[in-house]
Amino acid sequence: MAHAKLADLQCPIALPAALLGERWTLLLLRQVFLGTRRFEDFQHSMDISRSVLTDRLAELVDEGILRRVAYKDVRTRYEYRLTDKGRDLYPVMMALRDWGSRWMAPEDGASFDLHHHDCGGDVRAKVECADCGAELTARDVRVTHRPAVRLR
Amino acid sequence: MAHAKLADLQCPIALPAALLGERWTLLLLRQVFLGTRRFEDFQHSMDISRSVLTDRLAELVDEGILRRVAYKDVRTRYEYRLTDKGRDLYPVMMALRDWGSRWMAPEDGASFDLHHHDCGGDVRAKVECADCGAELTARDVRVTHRPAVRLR
DNA sequence: TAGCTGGGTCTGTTTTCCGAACGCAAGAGT
DNA sequence: ACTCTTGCGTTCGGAAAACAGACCCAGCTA
Repeated sequence: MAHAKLADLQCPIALPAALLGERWTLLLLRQVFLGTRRFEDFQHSMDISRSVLTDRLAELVDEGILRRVAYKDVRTRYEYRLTDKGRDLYPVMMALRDWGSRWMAPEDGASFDLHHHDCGGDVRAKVECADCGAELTARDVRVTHRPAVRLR
Repeated sequence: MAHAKLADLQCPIALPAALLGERWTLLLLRQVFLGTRRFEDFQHSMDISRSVLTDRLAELVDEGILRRVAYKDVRTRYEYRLTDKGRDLYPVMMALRDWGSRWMAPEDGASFDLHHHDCGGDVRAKVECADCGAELTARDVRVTHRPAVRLR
């Protein structure tokens, strides 16, 4: 994983944060969500070094976020596709995109648009209350710590 | 920023991904959202090296995500607080948390609960259509590339 | 038979991260 | 008057990643 034990913290934010907070991992996932699947394509679209790419792909595979699927080119090769677990990262990517558009909009305006397939509407990430449905910000939320069940 | 030019890609996902995808940055933000504000507290709660912590804090400050606010202890010190831009990362953190709870739940059950301050309901991140309000997954979304306005 | 292709691996160099030690300024304790 | 403590850094040499680029392999195609 990394030099240190980023993820010793048993916490549902810290665990994914340690995984996704590795250099290239988020970028790699962005590519995946945009449809990239093959080694060569990742390498060109991101200009990442081959050895690191090999590493990151392997990591995502054994985290169960990507899976290798055989395909036949000239001989058998593998492509990398999202598992359910991986696909479920969609809200994270969308939240990232919303924030990026609002606060770090690329200077040259290059981007892509996302629309609801059915109605054509814009796509956005939001935080809401599962009960009353209200849209929430950090200020509307109360945090309660739930102590660990001692295991060791 | 990093060895390479992760963020050459002018893209509203790639830009934030390059920033947040640095070691410790996401963890640091998690702490901030949980209320940590001071150097010493970050250092202990995350077990990060002091030099890297200094770095990351400075980076977040000049990205405009955190700001230094003076306080008086024994002499004047600074704490690190979220700006509006920073606070607006809340959906990203919540999306991360949702995913973490679902797919990487800590073994010992340690965690924290989040509830809507007003009604006590659970908090969740979701992706929806801004027009029709439907909840969306990657499959419901169409991607359209919008080419760059040539600048150079 | 030589060359191309996709997907890696290997190697030596550059960056970054690390822990530990040090600096420093103003109280507080003695 | 002195040492101690606190909070927040900075500075070091060594360890771990990331880097670019060369190399490899197998089966096709020219």
